[in-house]
Amino acid sequence: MSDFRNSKQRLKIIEILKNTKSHPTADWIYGKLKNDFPNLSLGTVYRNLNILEKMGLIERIDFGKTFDRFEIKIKKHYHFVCENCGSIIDLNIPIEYNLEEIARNNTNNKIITHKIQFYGICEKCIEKE
Amino acid sequence: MSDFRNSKQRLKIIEILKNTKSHPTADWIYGKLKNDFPNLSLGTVYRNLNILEKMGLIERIDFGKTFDRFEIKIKKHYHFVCENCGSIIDLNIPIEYNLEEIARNNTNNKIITHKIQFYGICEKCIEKE
DNA sequence: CTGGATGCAAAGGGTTTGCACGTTT
DNA sequence: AAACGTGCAAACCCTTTGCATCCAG
Repeated sequence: MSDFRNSKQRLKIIEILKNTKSHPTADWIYGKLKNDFPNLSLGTVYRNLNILEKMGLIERIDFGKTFDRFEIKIKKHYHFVCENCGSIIDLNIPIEYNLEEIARNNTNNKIITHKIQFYGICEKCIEKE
Repeated sequence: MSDFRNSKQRLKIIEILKNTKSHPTADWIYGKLKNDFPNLSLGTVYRNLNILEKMGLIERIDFGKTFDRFEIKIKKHYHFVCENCGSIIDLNIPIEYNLEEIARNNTNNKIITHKIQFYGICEKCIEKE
């Protein structure tokens, strides 16, 4: 197993992810980083996102959309996905660990964790109508 | 809005999806169809899968994997995903509509539906260890 | 006959990767 | 010095699409 060094690019990616709620794509992060690293390549962003995921610092969100999105791993939470504009919003409701119990009683597969997504129309899109 | 005609290929795709629990990829379906339609093209499979989704007959499952998977839409249910082999298994536990109520009380976004995935190691992979 | 469906192949588009060079330790 | 990280560009790979032809209604 290789260990990781610090790189300015990587640290900046972490900083960006810590300071946004927007669950950005690799390309969006790339755009932000361009200011600090004019020669930055998209490949580096992707490589670092994969590394950060392996390090357990960030989480990949990849349901239902064309590109992956990323977020800093802080506290477990569920997501709301707007079916109109595609934006992803963190929800602040309690984690239902009892669901895992229910599932365990129903299957012989070993259940480790779970995710929930809620779908609908976000506040902003409702206003626009 | 356009309406759809019947095509032998499309009917066969439905039949295949009705008779498998495996949440197949487009390519897997393509392989199955090849027997009946030697000249079949992958593009046709993709086109039909998109049409069937629009018709509301099938559902696209696209969390966390490189290719999309599909299943016949029957009864709403949750999925279990094996983090080792990637297989997807239907779970037979009750749908927790009260979760949507809880979420509604927490956000101004309009919540229409929700999905849950459980992650872990499937029975088969446990046996292999 | 009309417009959707197909096959074929090329194009898309997000992500990964090989290579030579630059940096961290 | 050794090994990881970066930039660049090409390669990947799943999916979509244009076009001429076919076929269902």
